[in-house]
Amino acid sequence: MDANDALKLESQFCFAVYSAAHAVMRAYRPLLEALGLTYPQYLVMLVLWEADGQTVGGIAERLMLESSTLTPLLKRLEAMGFAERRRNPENERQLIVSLTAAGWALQEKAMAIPPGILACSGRTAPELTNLREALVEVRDSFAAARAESRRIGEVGEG
Amino acid sequence: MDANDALKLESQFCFAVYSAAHAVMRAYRPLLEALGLTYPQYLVMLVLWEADGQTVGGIAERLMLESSTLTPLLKRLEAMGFAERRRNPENERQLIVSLTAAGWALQEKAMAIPPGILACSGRTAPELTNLREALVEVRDSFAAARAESRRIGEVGEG
DNA sequence: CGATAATATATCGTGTGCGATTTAATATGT
DNA sequence: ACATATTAAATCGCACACGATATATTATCG
Repeated sequence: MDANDALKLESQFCFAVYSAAHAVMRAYRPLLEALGLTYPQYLVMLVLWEADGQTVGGIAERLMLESSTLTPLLKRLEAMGFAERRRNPENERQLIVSLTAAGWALQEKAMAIPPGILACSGRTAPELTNLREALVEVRDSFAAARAESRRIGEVGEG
Repeated sequence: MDANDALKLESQFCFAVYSAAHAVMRAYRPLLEALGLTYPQYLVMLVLWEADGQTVGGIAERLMLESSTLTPLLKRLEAMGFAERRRNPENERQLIVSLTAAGWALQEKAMAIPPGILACSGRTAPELTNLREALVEVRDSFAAARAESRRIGEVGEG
């Protein structure tokens, strides 16, 4: 990579990730319309279908999102009747998010989504698996670099 | 991939892309603070540094974004003094976006960003190039599938 | 030439996302 | 026990991001 080309859009790994994320979310939109969910809402449902009754912090860690993102999103899921939010009696700081019957019923419909997405990708499942594993490694490097720089105190409250 | 596992978060390619995009943007934030730009604003600057004086539509196509996203963003770049917006005299429907002297001056500072990002990635440049190329191919498959389904008229104004 | 279609951008409403801060509850240290 | 620190969510302000629609301009067709 020539230093002169480093600022070229097409040479940038990060733009590839950024634009791929948008392309993927646009592919989900028509499929998720049948469930009445947005993509981030669908991700929360995936997390809850795997393990119901998690705290906001647990969901946030799993999805790598902040409470400031999840709080309004979870309120919408509750308003739609797919989830319930109640304080943990053991620890009143925590909020336990649980699926309703309607939330569980949605899982059936969601079964149709992964095959639809696979079709849009134009790739085989093993190809996507390989790419996913490589991507997760780089993602975790970025996350670790950020955590380290925050630990050192380059940013933050000090 | 077992059908039972298709709805598992960790098995999903799309969540890897989604979460990687967030991790990447979080890595840019401290670096871009020195320039006073957000990541999407930085992308627009990259496009204009490569070719100044593009239309909104041209920038949108390059970044795969909608005019409804770019219009307010470009107004902010103009308000910050990095870009100018003027109608094309040849075609008054079009808006030409041009860099100011301050916008060009920013390119110098931006030179420090790609090396900083490379360091956060924990990968070599060739490794990122390989991953980028694979990712762009999948992204374009998703985009093509969407364009095709819209052409057929599965969605849209019909 | 004039009605109609197509094009380019802007506007509006909704839903993420995040950093910074606030509020409330629990843990810790003396 | 009680002041202090830590933790967990929520709130606030700002900036994307998109679909749907509106507006203005240009192109097209009869």
